[in-house]
Amino acid sequence: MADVSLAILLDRFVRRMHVALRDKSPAFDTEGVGPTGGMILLTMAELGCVPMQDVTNRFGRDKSQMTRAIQSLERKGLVARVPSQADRRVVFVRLTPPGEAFVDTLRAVISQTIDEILEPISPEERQYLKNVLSRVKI
Amino acid sequence: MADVSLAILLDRFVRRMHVALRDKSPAFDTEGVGPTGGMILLTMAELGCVPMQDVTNRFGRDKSQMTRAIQSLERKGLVARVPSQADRRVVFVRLTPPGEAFVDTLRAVISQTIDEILEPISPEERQYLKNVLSRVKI
DNA sequence: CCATTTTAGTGGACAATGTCAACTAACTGC
DNA sequence: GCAGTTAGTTGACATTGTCCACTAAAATGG
Repeated sequence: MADVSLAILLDRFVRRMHVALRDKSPAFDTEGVGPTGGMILLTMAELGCVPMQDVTNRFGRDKSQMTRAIQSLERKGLVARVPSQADRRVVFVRLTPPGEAFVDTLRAVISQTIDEILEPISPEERQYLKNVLSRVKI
Repeated sequence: MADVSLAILLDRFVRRMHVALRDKSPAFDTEGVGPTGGMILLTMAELGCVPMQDVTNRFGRDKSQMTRAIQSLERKGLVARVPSQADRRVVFVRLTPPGEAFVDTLRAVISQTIDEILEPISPEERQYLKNVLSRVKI
């Protein structure tokens, strides 16, 4: 039987990230995308130009939430919506150049924050951590 | 520089936990404590009878949120508030016997859920995961 | 002592996020 | 065609998070 403390540890880790990034946000979140917007932008950078549903699935949130988040990011000029020719129900979404630039700074800030939090963890262990988590069921 | 994908992986993991537990909640959350209430109860079980602030710090949320969450759990009879004699600003909180019982079932459900999600991860790796995360900065 | 500052907890107001259900338009299979 | 399904949108609402002001009590420091 798995140990429940893992859930608490993960919650605390994510929470620490959240707080640390919020504290730093005035310095980098010039567009006011917030935590959710930031995670969506990162996810989109991973996926490239894909149907909205792919982003929704990867992100693991409700599709209605995604609709509104994308609309907000579109108003900020960070993402673009491209209707699919093949299936006119589908809307592809992709980062705009400003969106790409924003993701770059976001990556830098998050990397630094992770470094701070993982300071007691050796590089080998970090790699191990990443490998293990990436094998978790989708 | 740390890899940003770790943040995404952790977010997905926690999200998966959240969704899985929500799906199962009708079967076990007889008191309607919700995800936050559940995490607080688990945290309290870890800490024992401690000042509210200790729970707040460990949980990493705003103290006002904790006040209201504890009040809700108290109304459900799962926790008790004990004013400190030594410092009358301080309120100790602890699980009641029903609270302990609830935590037991909660632990069982979460353990099983973690097992499901971590199915591709070997027991040794899980232990390793726990060890690494427990060394992360407070 | 006594005034000042700090701390623990509470409460109000509001913002952000999450959830659910209904709806439109468009595709799929028969 | 027609029934069923799917992608996305929208509305309404619940939960959670944030900020600030406030009370009471404790610590601080002349």
